[in-house]
Amino acid sequence: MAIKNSNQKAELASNPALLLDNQVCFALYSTSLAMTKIYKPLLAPLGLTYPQYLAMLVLWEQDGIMVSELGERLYLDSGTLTPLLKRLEAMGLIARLRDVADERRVHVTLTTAGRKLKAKAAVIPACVVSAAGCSPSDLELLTRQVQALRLKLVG
Amino acid sequence: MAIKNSNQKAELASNPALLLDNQVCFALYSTSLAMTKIYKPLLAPLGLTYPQYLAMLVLWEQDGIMVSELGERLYLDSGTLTPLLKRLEAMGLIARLRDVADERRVHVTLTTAGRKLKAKAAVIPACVVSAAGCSPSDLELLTRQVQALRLKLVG
DNA sequence: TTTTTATAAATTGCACGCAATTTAATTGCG
DNA sequence: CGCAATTAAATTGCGTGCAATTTATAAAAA
Repeated sequence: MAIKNSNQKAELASNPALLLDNQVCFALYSTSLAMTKIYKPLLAPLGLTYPQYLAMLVLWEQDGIMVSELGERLYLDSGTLTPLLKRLEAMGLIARLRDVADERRVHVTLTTAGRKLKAKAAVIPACVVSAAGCSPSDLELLTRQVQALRLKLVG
Repeated sequence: MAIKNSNQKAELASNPALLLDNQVCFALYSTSLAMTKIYKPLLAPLGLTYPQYLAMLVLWEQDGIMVSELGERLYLDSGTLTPLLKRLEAMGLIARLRDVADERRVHVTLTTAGRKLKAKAAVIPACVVSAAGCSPSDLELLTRQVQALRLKLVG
């Protein structure tokens, strides 16, 4: 057992890059999942999942955009968005309307209920900052750094 | 249209915290997904998905651990891990063995093929660092910062 | 104009994540 | 010992993500 342990440690030292805790990607992955868990009780009163909330955030910024534009903002494709938007539609928060000039396109528009939901969502960001337990400026700096990494990855 | 735009902008200015690009969580979420896409072609030769690769990373560090320990390392529960481990077992990379002293527990052990796969994985971290397009020290700093955030969220 | 090509969204199929429940085994308490 | 309480995995069900394909429409080329 002592021998086995020392062998394992020697092996690790030979390639620290393969250690779980040295990987940016796992840090991002596990922290993103942890964040989603923070959001769950905050979003429950609104009846939204986290990806649904993201779609609503975009629509609160830009109502009436097409599915493809929404996908560009969220880095998601129609395979993910179509069923998600159908659920938001079933909840009465959005409408999906074919473009009259080009029937391949679908415009996503907020309903009155969808627009009203923004007020209930307004408190959420502050709750998240509080849960993160660090200063807003530190958080913003981290946000920009992570966005910069994303930019390098997606081009 | 001009009026509608200016209304929208006034509304945004009133609550910048709800803007998608001001949210740490979306930065983490979208960057984590982008990272997974970088891994996909790198992991394809090994026949692994990204979460399966994470499980293998842990096992290459600590062979023979229980499902619950693996879950603690990866922040995942048995609902996620059980089917994932069954797939790794079906691929012949691991074995799942009930503890003789406590039959509720399941030990996850690498097969010879599972142990050999580590050599093929050894090149992956360098490829990812290269794709991230920034210095290893910057990347490590970011990793530590994101880990610190995770600690505040789960810890 | 007809055919081909391109595009937008939807569909299909698979692998996660995770809440909630179930199953099976162990521990603790009287 | 007997039985409730606890624990570890597994199971079930739902909502993503995403590759690959399909459908429907529009644009371009012959």
